[in-house]
Amino acid sequence: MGRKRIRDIRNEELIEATVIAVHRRGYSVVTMAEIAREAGASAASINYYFGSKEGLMEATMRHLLNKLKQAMIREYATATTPRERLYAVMNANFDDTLFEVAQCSLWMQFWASAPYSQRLSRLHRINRHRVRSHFLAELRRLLPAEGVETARQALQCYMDGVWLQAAQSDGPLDPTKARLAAHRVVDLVIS
Amino acid sequence: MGRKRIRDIRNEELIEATVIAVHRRGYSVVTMAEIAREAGASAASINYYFGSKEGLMEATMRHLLNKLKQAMIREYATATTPRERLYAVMNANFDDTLFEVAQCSLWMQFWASAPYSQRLSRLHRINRHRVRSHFLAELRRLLPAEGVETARQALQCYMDGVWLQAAQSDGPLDPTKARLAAHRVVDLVIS
DNA sequence: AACTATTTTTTGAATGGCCATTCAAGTTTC
DNA sequence: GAAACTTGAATGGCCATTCAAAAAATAGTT
Repeated sequence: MGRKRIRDIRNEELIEATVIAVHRRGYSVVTMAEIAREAGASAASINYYFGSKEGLMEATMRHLLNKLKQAMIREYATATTPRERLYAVMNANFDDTLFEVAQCSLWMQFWASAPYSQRLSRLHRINRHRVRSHFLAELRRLLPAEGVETARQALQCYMDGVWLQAAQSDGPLDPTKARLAAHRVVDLVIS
Repeated sequence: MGRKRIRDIRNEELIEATVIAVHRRGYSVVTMAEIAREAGASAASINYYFGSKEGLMEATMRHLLNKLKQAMIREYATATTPRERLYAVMNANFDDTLFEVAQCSLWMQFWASAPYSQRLSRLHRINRHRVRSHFLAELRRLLPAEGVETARQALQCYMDGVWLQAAQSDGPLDPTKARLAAHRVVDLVIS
């Protein structure tokens, strides 16, 4: 128990450090030593906890995906109509806990390297599929069958595109504004 | 004259090889030796022509941006109305010469690493700005002032998002279909 | 055409540095 | 005292880049 707790604390610290270090230096060039320094630990201890650099990256990805899942649950709890549930998907993706430069940056780096890592691409596929299902379920209730796929693609691509741009931003992001803009896009698409 | 020609031929061969090799192995792990083998040359000769790995990557990026520029010119030549010019932007981005998996993949890798390289981020900024201007110019003629920015963001993010998804695809892409879908999104946004 | 000089191109091998991972030996926690 | 945790230093491999020397193309000369 006490033992478990220490492990969890370290895990979280190291993952936080990974987000920061990868954002600062780039996924492809960041070193274990840099991440370790950011966390106030040693490179060796990261391997003790995560087995390898790839293991750390996978854990970090899981951490972000989990945040997204939590946000989804929160948002869906109060959404009742199809339109509200579309808003909910957007709200979750642009949640205050997720929509910040360092995390968007990391997300994009993962995207870029997912095709070259079994472990990452699996996570990536699962997540994409879940978002897709959510969109489809609501859109089917709002649009004629032949318009559903176009609308879904428009929304999902928009979402991805916003993350992509956010990752390039040099100032801090405004999640509230992002959510509002996303609502307007939803309205546009289902009007 | 003759001298120039050889250099250009090599440049093109090496850039083609770079696209293929980076797509196959990933930007962060591909080695000079792999690119060289793909081109039937040696790693040393790449340095002879491009100075460094980063130089090669920049040249490859320039090559893609140039393709995009050519496509834009081609498409704009026949577009007369604002709506047609919006179509033209989309057509250029999803042109047959550009919209294929290996190139989308490369594009995304550049996106991800642009923030960490002066030379790449400069190219990236210029390109993004150009696309932005094109969209704005046409949208201002079609929409009330307060709707322009939302529409522009929706279109530009959509475009980025499609590229992003295309890069993950395992089958070949269908540029014609992509252009049609993009037209529908344009229609949706300016309706 | 033939031959040479000059420039351009190509490459194998060496260089030097970097970095993930391992490990043995400590330190802390229970 | 045992198990969990931590780390400095060593290991081993990899890779971009350089360099010197060869090969190929080109120009110049007769």
